[in-house]
Amino acid sequence: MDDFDFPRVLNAIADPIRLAIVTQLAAAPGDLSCGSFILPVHPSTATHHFTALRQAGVIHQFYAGTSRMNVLRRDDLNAVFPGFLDSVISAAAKASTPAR
Amino acid sequence: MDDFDFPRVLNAIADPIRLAIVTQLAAAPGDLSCGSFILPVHPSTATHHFTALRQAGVIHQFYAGTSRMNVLRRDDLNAVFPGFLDSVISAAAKASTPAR
DNA sequence: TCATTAGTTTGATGCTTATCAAAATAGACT
DNA sequence: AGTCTATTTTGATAAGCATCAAACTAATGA
Repeated sequence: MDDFDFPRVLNAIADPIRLAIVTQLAAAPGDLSCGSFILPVHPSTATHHFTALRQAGVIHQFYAGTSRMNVLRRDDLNAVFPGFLDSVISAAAKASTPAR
Repeated sequence: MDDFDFPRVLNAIADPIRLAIVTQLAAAPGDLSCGSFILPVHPSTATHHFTALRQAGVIHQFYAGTSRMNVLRRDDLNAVFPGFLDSVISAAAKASTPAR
């Protein structure tokens, strides 16, 4: 079902906006709605990035009323690519490129 | 001097050809000349990919006679992004996308 | 029911980038 | 000098992708 394609995962998080989504999601205590992210792009562009992350398997999305919630798939990613997500999160925290 | 830009590093290794370069370099006992890589692209395209990796700081290149040698910058990357390169190499070994 | 809030879809646009072919460079060897 | 090997440079082409605006959908709440 979810056979992760590693280059695709890399490509997903390589975009500064999408990396910002991942880091904000990683730093948040719980799930986040699309609108609660701090992103310097138009909402329709944000939708595009959320879709890219979801299709790569990095996040999971579900509706809660009118809001669309986003979940980081930590466990799944850790199972398939051990240590990868953690190193990305800490690396992104260090070299903080403020998403363009 | 080398202040690594993490999204740029991600972008560099996100390309299947360039990921293949990194994995072949990681698997090799020593350095490799450009021509000794197994890549499904034209040499001039390969040059383009080597340049991208070098500019991102992933590899170092130097001339040895008529050959251009390539070195994976393991230590530098590990110092700045601990655990990242290792997780990438093992992830790439698992989800072997055969470089298109 | 109407308005509001949240997000998506659909074009359209412009930029980046991967690719190849052909010509150019440059060292090594004869 | 001349040839071979190895790689780069230069165009040129085509595809992908990030972006925004405007219109659409859908749930909430007055």
